[in-house]
Amino acid sequence: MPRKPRLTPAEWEIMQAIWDLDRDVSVREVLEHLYPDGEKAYTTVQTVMNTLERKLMLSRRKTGLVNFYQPTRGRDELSRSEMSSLVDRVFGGSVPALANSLMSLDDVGLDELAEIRRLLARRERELKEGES
Amino acid sequence: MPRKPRLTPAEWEIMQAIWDLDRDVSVREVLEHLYPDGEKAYTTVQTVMNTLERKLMLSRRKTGLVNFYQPTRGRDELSRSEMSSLVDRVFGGSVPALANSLMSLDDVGLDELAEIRRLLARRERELKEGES
DNA sequence: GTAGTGTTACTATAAATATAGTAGCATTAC
DNA sequence: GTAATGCTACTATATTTATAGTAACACTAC
Repeated sequence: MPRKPRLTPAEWEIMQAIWDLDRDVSVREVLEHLYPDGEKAYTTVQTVMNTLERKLMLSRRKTGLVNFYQPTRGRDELSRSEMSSLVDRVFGGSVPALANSLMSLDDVGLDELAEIRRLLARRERELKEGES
Repeated sequence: MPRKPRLTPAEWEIMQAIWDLDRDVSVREVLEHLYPDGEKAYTTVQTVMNTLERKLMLSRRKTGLVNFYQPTRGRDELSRSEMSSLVDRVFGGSVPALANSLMSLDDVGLDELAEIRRLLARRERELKEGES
């Protein structure tokens, strides 16, 4: 049973920081990367990171006095699972319906569409390869 | 200040049912449509629907004894706002990044990609029209 | 060797979520 | 006209989220 816990917005923010930093990090490092002007308290970040450990999104290793955390899953994996859940919850499981809604967002212009077209072509090639 | 409250999964489920039914509905109607085998209690549905009213997602009108609810926003509008929030939270605001992740979901095959290609072309035409 | 500084572990609290129970009225069915 | 039924309004409770405080301990600088 590999549980699939949902991450909250606060938790996502921390995970993003940790992936960005791309190394084992302490609470302090995440705090300074993310809230350099003290927007959140040290212990707030600490609590969230420990929650993430409980949810098995981070693992922890103590070196000297200090805990260093490292992600147990990649950004891609979690992003995809977040999206799956959106597809189900909001679009009745239809990926094209989501894509359509995505492309009709106000701030999506021709440039973004061109980029999507490129990615689409690439993905199509990939699938056709694999199928042969 | 048009607030933008997030909907919880339970709330989405109810909203979906109400859009599906596509008419003013009572608590009972939603309950029977969604949980014909009593998976949830009547009062649970009632509570969620009243929360949705508080969040201004539904409006209510009493006819005789019974409350009838009607959505104040369309499915498309809410879907888009849910997606915007995903783009920001998970993909750092990049729509193509989300699209890419979407298209690499395991259950997205060539058929879905073809459908997305169609929608993409349509959207491109729309934008080019408007721009001239 | 004591005063600060940084870190952890633990605790706290307000708000939101998910789920449901209860009391009290109308209406209906005799 | 009373018994059952159905609805609403209100209340309840356990869990999670978001945010942070406190106590205790090690290390560092004199």
